[in-house]
Amino acid sequence: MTQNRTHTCGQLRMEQVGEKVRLCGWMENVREVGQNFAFVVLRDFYGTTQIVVETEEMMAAVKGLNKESTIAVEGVVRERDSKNPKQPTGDIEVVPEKIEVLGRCRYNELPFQINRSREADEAQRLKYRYLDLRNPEVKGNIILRCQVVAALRAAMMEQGFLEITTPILTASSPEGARDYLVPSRKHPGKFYALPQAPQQFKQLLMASGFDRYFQIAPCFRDEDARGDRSPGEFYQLDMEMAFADQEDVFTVLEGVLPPIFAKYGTYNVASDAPFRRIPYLEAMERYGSDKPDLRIDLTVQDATQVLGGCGFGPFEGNTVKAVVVTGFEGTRKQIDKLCADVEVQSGEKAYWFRYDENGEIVGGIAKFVQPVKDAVVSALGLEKGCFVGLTAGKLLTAQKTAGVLRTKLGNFCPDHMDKERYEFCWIVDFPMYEIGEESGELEFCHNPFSMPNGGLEILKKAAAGEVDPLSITAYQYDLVCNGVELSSGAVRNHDPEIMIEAFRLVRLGEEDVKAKFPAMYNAFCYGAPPHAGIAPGVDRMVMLLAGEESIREIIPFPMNKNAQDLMMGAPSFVTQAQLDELNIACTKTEEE
RNA sequence: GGCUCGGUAGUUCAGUUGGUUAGAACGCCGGCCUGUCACGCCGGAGGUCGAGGGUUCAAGUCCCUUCCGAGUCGCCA
Repeated sequence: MTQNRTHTCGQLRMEQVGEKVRLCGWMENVREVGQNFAFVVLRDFYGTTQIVVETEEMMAAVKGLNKESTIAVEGVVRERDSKNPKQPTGDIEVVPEKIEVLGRCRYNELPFQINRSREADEAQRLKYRYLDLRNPEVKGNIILRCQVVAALRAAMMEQGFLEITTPILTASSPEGARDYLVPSRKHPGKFYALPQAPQQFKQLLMASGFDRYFQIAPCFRDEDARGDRSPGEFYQLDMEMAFADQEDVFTVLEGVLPPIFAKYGTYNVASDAPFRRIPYLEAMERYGSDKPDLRIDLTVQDATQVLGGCGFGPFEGNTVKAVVVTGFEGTRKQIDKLCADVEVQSGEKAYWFRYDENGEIVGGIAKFVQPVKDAVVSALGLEKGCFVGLTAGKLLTAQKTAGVLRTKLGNFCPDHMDKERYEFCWIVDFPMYEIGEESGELEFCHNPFSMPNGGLEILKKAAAGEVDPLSITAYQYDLVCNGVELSSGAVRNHDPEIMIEAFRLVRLGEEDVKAKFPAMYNAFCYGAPPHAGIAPGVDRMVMLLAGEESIREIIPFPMNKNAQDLMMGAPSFVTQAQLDELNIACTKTEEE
């Protein structure tokens, strides 16, 4: 018995008419249109081909079979009487002489219809992911992912980067997210951790003299999921380069990403290099976000001076931010919906008024704005017929809420957002330190590996009280595309002396640095090159390119929001014997 | 962990002020149909209304508790 195919289901054209062929695939549909007369749609990875059943014998072979069974069909290619221009194989059909069942589908009702699986309940889709993936649309995203990963690899190699794999079982790291721990059988009480990122390994590779490293790197973090953040595990295009600074890293990605986005994206327009550079503080002030969607032409203005004291309660003593939209044509109902959406997403209220065609302040909080009308019109540069959205709170709250409002307004007004493109920007000059919300003390803002702008000197001044540590920025940057944070990176701190000084400001000493990052600290003591890198999220890039709202659509076997694999049943209880061998005492067991 | 929305047939959903036997579409089963391609037509089966408790003459509908899912905030490079 052979399953060998002569052709795939997407292959046959008029040129093959008259040839004897053998096709294999899934029986997607059977359209019976008469006595012993039916059309069978045969589907494989490559496409579908119509099989026309015309004899009692062939009809008998088909009728007892459930859809989605796999079969092999041997027959002759024939030109169709009525062609279907919508299908690549629509000019031909195969007249079967033999139909062989390869894998019977035992169920006549599936958890969902294959070609409509995207409409089905997501938990069902995840549980039966192997059926969901039969849907060509669903499969298409996985194919796209392969193509994008291959293109990224090729482009990085082209730029002289070497792909080097780093350990999956490694040591727990004290910084950042929660680790996934793996018990060690040979060392009772000790644990490996899955890497949150290959951060330290790639910096060690720099110290070893590998000039340009990259890796499509699996990363593991035990944190809660989001629509654009898969729980547990994800992939990064991790890269690092020696004797390089911020601009060198920018140049590499500005060369690598736009062609791939333009080629594989839903939209075929991507920003040209160089991408805009926006300092963090400016991004927060103008866009109310450190990941602004630059497809939207609206900006956030400050209205504290002119409206802070207008008598409207929520503005009293607060920062007030405004987003002015010219040519606004929303209805009252749409405005209310918009404000409600802002509140859901930000947890803060948005307010509004309009400066109408007659030059009157109307709607929303107009009553409070009316008395200071002239000042408001001039301060915000209002034109007749515009809408003004407002937010209030402490500076950061007002900014962030205004950022959400800006995005909602942009998405609402086609005039203010050109959706069909990819707009990249770099957010630069992130603060090195911040006051921790819980501790109330100075902490690292992002990670402790970044080089401070000003180096050793600025840190020493801060330690001496001559400079506010909060004013120190780091060579730390984010890559943002269409409002999605794709990546963050930094020029690393490769100098042990500067490292110690940077840690000293957050009340940690030399011994702490050595204890927390022993390998890296020691390696840097043997002569390390200045180096910089970045790690764009592969999943998020593919998500943007596919135009999907959910990260799960571009992952072959995704977990649900609660980090469960519904198909495999992970996580799961294990046997007592396994636990014993690992010296793990578990208080919860399957019985409970 | 907080907040918002949701859970009704295999699937996606509707279900009015609490009121007769809980509906539709798709799917499934049976019949008809020789050019369909989301085939069409006729008929049929299929329901613990997430679970538990309560109010009521009467609950899918109202109240309480709880489980599950999605989004969002916290968290997260």
